[in-house]
Amino acid sequence: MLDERKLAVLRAIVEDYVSTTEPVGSKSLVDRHGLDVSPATIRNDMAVLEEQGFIAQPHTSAGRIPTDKGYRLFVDRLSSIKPMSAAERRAIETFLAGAYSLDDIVTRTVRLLAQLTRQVAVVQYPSLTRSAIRHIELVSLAPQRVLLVLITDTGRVEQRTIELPDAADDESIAHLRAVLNACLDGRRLSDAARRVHGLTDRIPDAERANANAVFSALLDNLVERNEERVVFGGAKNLAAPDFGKGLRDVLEALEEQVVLMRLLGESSDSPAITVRIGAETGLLGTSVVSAVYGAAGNPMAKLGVLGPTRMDYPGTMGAVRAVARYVGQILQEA
Amino acid sequence: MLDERKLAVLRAIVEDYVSTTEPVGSKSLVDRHGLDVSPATIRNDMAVLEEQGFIAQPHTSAGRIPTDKGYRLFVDRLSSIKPMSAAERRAIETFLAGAYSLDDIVTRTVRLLAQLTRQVAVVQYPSLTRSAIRHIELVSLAPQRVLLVLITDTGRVEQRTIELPDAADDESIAHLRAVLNACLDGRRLSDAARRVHGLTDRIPDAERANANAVFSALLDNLVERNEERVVFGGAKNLAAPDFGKGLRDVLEALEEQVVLMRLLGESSDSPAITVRIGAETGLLGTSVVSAVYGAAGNPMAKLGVLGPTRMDYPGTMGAVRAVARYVGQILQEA
DNA sequence: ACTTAGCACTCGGGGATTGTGAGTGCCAGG
DNA sequence: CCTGGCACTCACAATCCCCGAGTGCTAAGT
Repeated sequence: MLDERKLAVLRAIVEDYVSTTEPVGSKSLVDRHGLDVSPATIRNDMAVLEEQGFIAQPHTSAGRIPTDKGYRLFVDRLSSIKPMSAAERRAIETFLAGAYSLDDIVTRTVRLLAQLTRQVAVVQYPSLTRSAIRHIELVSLAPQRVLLVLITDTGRVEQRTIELPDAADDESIAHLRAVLNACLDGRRLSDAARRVHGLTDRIPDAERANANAVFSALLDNLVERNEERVVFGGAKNLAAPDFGKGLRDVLEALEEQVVLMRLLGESSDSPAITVRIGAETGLLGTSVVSAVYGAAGNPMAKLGVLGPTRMDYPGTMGAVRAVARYVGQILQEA
Repeated sequence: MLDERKLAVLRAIVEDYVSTTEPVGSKSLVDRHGLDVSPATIRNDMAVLEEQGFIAQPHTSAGRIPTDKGYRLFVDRLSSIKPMSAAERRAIETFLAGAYSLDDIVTRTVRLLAQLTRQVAVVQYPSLTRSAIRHIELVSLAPQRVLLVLITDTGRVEQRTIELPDAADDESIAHLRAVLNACLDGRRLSDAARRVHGLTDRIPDAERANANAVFSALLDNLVERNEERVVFGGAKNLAAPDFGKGLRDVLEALEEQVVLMRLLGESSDSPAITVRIGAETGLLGTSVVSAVYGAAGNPMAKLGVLGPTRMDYPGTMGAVRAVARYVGQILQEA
């Protein structure tokens, strides 16, 4: 029911609208693209497309603009991911290569992505669960307060101060540290979480209360808070006239970790690029292009880009894909 | 040359304009404030104030609005910091009390400040130089790569991966770690930086290249990157119609660490609240209210709030002062 | 010397009006 | 099924006009 030409028309409408920001009419369509038919023909096609809900007119007798459904079709069937140029790939590589800590990698990734796409970039910290514990450090800060530092083989460092129920001397802390490391070193985090429960036995009665405080904090970090951290950047790209009124909503969403997580995609652990358009994101007029990154067959987290529904999907998808790949590489090496 | 009443007029203009966002005229001025004179008199006063550059009219025959110079006078002489209510103080306290790591403290502070002032909050990480090293951890990630973790007594954790020139076995790393801790543990960072230089002697020739790599990375972290990190939040408050066009500039500034640092105030280590208005900030139509926070006599870093020139200075200053105090307390305890 | 009332003047902003042009839908003929 | 032609529809910009808040000035009052 949508023949070849109608699809071409839709594609043309999307492309034109994305680049001009203005409703596109039948005349300019035939002019700008090599369609060998008259405007009137196009108009008929457009009428059909509109009836099917792929395009709409902002007001009677203005040009058409794509609807969410139109963009959806465009992304799914009418366009392909635009690969990065060699120069861009090189730039990505060198920009990320200089990173010297996990924080740094994430920060750079956000900047890079924001710059490449000229939109808001969102990056989730790599999940801990798949990585292994390299070292656990316990440092006494005060008689009843210790700092727990968890180091993983992916170079991630988690820290947390813990209030102890009883005062603890250096010796008991050292002991606890030894027990923890002996038992958990090298374990995958998911393993480790299970093992912690059996650990209480090895602790002398007198120190058990303290130990339990540490254990529960550790578990908390191991299991709970892993995938929570999300970072964004490139907010300046919101200043473009897009969004307009929705801007407040977007800014609000950016500062809510939970919402950000949701935007990156609830499930869909498939390695492909995910595109959520308009209403699908829960944010009016906003689309999200996201991807999973991480070593092959070992997805770690997600990253993506957030922009107006009217965005350059092929280009954005290309950038997201490229960055996801390189970050995955870097993390694997590290 | 500016008698009592003219100052009162200026104060009234600032207050009215801040609350209404609209140019204020002579009539409404006498109405809303208990000025026992006629509008005509006020007009004369306003003419003088305008001549002196404290107020201006957006266009002929509209009300007056304060100029930067007017706000300046208002802040310096016509207003006093508005103390927080007991309820607010309690809220601040409980909100910050739950923090369990330095990162968490900073994050919470930013949120708190943004929420209290309904503006953009900016918080600089506590400076390292005054704190002491509690522990240095060196973890091997790969034959030629180690992770350096620096823990201070303020609970701050700095991490960094280092590429080694030569492969290093566990033993040599352990040795290096021992040397570092023996020599630097408990030292103030500024001390430590100096001591590192003398450390090379204690390292066997064979491992010297590796050791130097670690040393220079350590120095880097110790000296250089300390005061760089600045975090902001509350960007959603920019969505208010203020700023308008300047919004882009502001968003841009927020993402540039260097600029943020500058906004917080180049020098002025005085413990007082600093207010920079309009042009003084380098950002059109933007003011910054900042303060130093940290233990008594031991300033650690700065925090502040960024908002439109037309802001509630007394209230904002009160909030900034209160938050700075509490954060100082928390950090001292921790 | 300062304050006040009165008055003429200014000008931004809102509302109504109009013209224009891009764009449409439809129809009749190829 | 495509096309040219044609009447129709609106958003938007430009123009105009009016209103009223607000001003500055002057002359009179204290």
